[in-house]
Amino acid sequence: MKQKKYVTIKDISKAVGVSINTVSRALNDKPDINEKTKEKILEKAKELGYIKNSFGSILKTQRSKIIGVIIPDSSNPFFSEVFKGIEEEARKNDYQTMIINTEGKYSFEEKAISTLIERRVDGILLFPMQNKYEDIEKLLTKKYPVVLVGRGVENWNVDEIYNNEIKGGFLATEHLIKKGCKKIIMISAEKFNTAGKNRELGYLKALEENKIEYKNIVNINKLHEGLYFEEGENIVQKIVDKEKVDGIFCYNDLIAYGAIESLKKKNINVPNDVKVVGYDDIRFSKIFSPSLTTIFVNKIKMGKEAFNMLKRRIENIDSTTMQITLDVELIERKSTE
Amino acid sequence: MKQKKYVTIKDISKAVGVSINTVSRALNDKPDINEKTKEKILEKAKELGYIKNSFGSILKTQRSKIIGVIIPDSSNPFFSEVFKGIEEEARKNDYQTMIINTEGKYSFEEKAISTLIERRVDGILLFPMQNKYEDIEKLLTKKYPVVLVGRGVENWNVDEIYNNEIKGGFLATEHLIKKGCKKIIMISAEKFNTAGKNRELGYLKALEENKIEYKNIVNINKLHEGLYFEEGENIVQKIVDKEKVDGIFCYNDLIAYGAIESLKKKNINVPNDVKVVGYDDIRFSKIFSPSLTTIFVNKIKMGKEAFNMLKRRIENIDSTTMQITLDVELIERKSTE
DNA sequence: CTGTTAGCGCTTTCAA
DNA sequence: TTGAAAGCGCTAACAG
Repeated sequence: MKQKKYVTIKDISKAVGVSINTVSRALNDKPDINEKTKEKILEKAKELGYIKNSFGSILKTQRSKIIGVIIPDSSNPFFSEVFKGIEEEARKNDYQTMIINTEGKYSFEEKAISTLIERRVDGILLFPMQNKYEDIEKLLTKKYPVVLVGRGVENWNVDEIYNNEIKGGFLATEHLIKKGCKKIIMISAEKFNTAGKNRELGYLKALEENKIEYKNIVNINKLHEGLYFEEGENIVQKIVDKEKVDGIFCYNDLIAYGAIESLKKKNINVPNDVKVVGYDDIRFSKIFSPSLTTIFVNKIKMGKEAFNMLKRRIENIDSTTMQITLDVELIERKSTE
Repeated sequence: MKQKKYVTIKDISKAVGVSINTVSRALNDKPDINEKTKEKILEKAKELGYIKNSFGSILKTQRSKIIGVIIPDSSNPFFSEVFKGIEEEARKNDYQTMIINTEGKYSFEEKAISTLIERRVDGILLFPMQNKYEDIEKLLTKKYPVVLVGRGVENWNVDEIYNNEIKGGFLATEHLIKKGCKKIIMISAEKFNTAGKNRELGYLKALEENKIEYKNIVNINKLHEGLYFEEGENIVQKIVDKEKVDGIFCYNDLIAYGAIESLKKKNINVPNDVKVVGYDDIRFSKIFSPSLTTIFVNKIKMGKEAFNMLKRRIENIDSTTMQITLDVELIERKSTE
């Protein structure tokens, strides 16, 4: 026995003895229909176990009610929480999500876009790579609904949502200064990453306002997603011997974990000898030991807002673009006590 | 200006001056076609910026090349890693995934299934809830391709993939015994969870083989996904004062973190006073402090295998069902040193 | 090697 | 209030 064939509206129409579009009207709750026939149809539909084939209607209506999500690494806790927000809000709005991991590779991002267009998703939420973005440019010239999440592209007329990175960088650095740090280094993202760049600006601003001369930004250079921890560990291992730093501000919490791990191995005490601040406030930072001072970013909200921006764009492709900046907050914990 | 309309094979056929199915043949790399015309068509397609509309072909071929993934909480590190394995393997095989979170609620699981069928996914990977499973039963009687992941249903004729839970429970408990523990409690999953039940069997078996009388299994009773940590904390807080335990085996790493947190608050030293073992070996367990002894489960592999099982089932709905058991391994770390 | 035709399941005119 | 018919974009069977 093979998988049972699906019941179609045609089957229902035959069974009830009406035309297929009467069935369609009943099923879609349209006004122009007799209550009695409608009831009969609905009943029969249930009896036969009818489940609508969305592809039929998609083909006709040209709306798939699917959005694509292109993300570097869905197992990274930051992304996975943002995604959760996206999925939750999408589900509420009867959209489904199709997620594709890029592993941080541009070629995967490019491929993901064309795959999703082939699937005729109504729009795309993209966490861009940023070392290249011709693919995004192409999307925009075709007027494809797209929202960039997390990292912006300068001077583009596109919907974007990100956190107040400058403020985040500033808060983190200022906090370290207040705690008495004099030599603060920052372990930032890859050079091309605008989120990283803005956090750097915040870092520099805080130093300047507090008249601290020493500044030192080290950019990570990871080859793959999922190696933040290792990068943090490596960089700190190399740098701490040369420079007698007393504060470290990290691009994200995972890097901070690595940094702290490295300090532990060298028997440098956190927070007594060196204080460390992370960024993102992922779930584990409060149970990390020492618990990590970090910049709180509302990841669930970010996901939800991102979805809603995309929905708005889908519904009106010509509405003016908007850039949403979410507020951030300093969370003080033991790593800077 | 509205979003540009998509180019169709009809447009290409007009532009080149051939019939639409010649175009189709060229695009699909079919044999019966002249090389030259094919070239011309491909060229024109590129020039016009043609991107196939998969819905057209899906409607025709009745194969969506989409699989559904129903998961309790995609932001839980265990699930998010398994999902990563799924997505990776799916992508390799030109499948896309549609993920739906159930938040551990049966009604959401039910809804997810019907949503996915409406989307005519070719099959479903389901991480079942298990307090109820009429929904799954229905899927099976309809011969819908489905693979249960992580948790089994007893005595059903269905594809399943899970870890060797009995062995895991045994290894964890045996390890604690070897380390000198005499009073070992187990914090297990909800009562209906078969994975939990099997880990309990392993726990009991190890106790018995080592002639240890004391046994104590506490089942968690969490209301929502994402509260494992808090549950672990609560349970240990309540129990440790009454019972002088010296070993704790937890259903998963998150519970173990909570347990350890609770012990820390009571100034009970891990591992000196109480030794703790987790389960799953999520990413953070090696950087947790103290680093967590746990049962390693190959999550990426689990995801990949799960996908391949489903693919096999999709391609041959009548092949005999299989149950795959993945091996597990004890990872010794500081929490039991 | 290529074109004609039918049809996947649905929605949407338009007419009755 | 209902039905007939067309068509969304694609593939496949068949004929030429």
